[in-house]
Amino acid sequence: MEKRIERIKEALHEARYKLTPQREVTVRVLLENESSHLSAEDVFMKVKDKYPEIGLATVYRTLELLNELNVLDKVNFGDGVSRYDLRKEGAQHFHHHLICIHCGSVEEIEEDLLTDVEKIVTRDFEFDIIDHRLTFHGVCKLCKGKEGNTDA
Amino acid sequence: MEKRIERIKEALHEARYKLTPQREVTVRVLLENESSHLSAEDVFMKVKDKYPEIGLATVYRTLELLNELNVLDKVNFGDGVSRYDLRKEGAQHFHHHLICIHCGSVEEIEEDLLTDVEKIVTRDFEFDIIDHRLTFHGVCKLCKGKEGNTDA
DNA sequence: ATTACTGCAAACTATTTGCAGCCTC
DNA sequence: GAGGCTGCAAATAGTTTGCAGTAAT
Repeated sequence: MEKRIERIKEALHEARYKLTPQREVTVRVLLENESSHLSAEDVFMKVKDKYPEIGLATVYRTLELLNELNVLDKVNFGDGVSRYDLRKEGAQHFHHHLICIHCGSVEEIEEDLLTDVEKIVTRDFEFDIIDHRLTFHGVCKLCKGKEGNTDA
Repeated sequence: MEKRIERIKEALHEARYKLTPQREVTVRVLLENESSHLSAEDVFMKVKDKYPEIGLATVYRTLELLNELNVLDKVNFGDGVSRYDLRKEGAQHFHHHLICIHCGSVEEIEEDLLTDVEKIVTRDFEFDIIDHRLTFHGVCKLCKGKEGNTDA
């Protein structure tokens, strides 16, 4: 945990930014809720518990900053809200998501499944891939069990 | 063109909705601008040329309706705007997109590249896939040529 | 007449921005 | 004391909703 904060601090310094108390608290909340896909409002409320004076705008500004530094990714699952997802250490690619249309759960897939697909895209479309976003919509393991029936 | 309007009309009727003049004009605009990834505002302006009395809310309502009927998909490319993309006839899956970070162009890929990936996800995560969204971010063919240099 | 549908305006939500004050060097 | 950073409040942007009127059966 502390090690990751240090790394993020370095990333900020490299870009001439400071790790202010507000930013540190925000980063801690993100680390403590990794893979929760928090919205800005979610982050704001959790940050407020630890640092009540903070303003929502500061949280937005911090999230935007961390996004620019590639510390986190801004994701959009279709509801009108942006969610923020820390990049794993050393991850070059955005991880994938499985979204359950019944319970709304979001599962993460760390493995890079797209190596072959990217080769095809690079070759056939002459497109240099920098990053990707892959989301599957469907029914998760738990909901499949609960529902029993295969389909409506 | 007329054939596709007929099909959409049928889809509406099956769900007990009518193809009103406003809805028809909206659908025509979508058909004429297929693969343009129009926003609601874009659609609204183009519809207004043909049907000046229409209101923005009607366009939104029509787009939402067509989305529910799976006639079109609502896409989000990261800017705060929803864009609307007609499904190709008989397409079971959402098509993929290549977004150029230089010129902002969006290229579509119709081929389903994910068959193998989906098999893995279904097996390893016990997740029943209904649909997917795949977007690549990178540099398109044209911009690669223009820039000349391989990287910054 | 009933019911779906429309246009307008107001409401709402998420996010951004302007600005005065604050902190740190 | 200069500049980055913050908190607040106001502004903006995209989208949704309430409602009275319209259209079609």
